Amino acid sequence: MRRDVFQAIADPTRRAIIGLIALQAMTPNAIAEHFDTSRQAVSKHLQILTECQLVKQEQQGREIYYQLEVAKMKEIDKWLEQFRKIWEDRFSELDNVLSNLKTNKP
Amino acid sequence: MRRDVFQAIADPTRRAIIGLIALQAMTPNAIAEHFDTSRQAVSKHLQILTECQLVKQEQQGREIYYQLEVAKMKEIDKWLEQFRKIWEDRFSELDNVLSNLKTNKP
DNA sequence: AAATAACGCAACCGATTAGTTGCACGTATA
DNA sequence: TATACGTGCAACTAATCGGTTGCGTTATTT
Repeated sequence: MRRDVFQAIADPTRRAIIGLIALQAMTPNAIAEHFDTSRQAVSKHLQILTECQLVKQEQQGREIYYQLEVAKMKEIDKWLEQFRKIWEDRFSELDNVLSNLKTNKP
Repeated sequence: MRRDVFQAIADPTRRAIIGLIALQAMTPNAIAEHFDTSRQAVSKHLQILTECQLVKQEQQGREIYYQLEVAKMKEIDKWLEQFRKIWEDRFSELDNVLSNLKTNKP
């Protein structure tokens, strides 16, 4: 199965997990407590997130801590880049229109 | 069906369509020519993109031009915001480490 | 007016998804 | 050493996805 970052963040539960572990690493059990779903389901989500390297594991005894690989999130940011230019252009156009209206005032 | 922006951009074909119509509006037929898939399939993608307001239509005779609603893309950007803070912090931390190494050089 | 073009919509289909339950395996604890 | 805990993995299931084909509608062309 080919996984990419965009498919990974498509699921709302997965986005919630990402938000949870963004600041501090957590175990699957701890994560599952935040949702009304089984630990196994969370485990599956973590597996998918791992497959596209959005998450890294760190074993600590019998517990496994999962942490967000923040750098990987930049991939989404990178894709957005092209559109950011466009929407900034749109707004600067608007700015121009507005300032023209201003300066052309009698 | 509840659609959200994240599910919309999960599909690679859909991302390609978004990229195509970002700069200029296009008809379903014109879009379909860029992919090896049927017009109807493209039409379905456009429907999904419309459902979550990532795209707007403009009828012109018997043709319908689809254009990207760039502003809606900001929703993704907005979600990324929280993580952008984190990854910038990570990098400024790294910067600190590096500059400390520098200044502590004999 | 008849033929053609551009399109949306519905029905169908195989593949994938997110979830469940049940188990096996290593690690801590008594 | 026996028991409980934390976890991953496999099998199963209902729902959804992305695609196709066929058809109806509206607008242009001849």
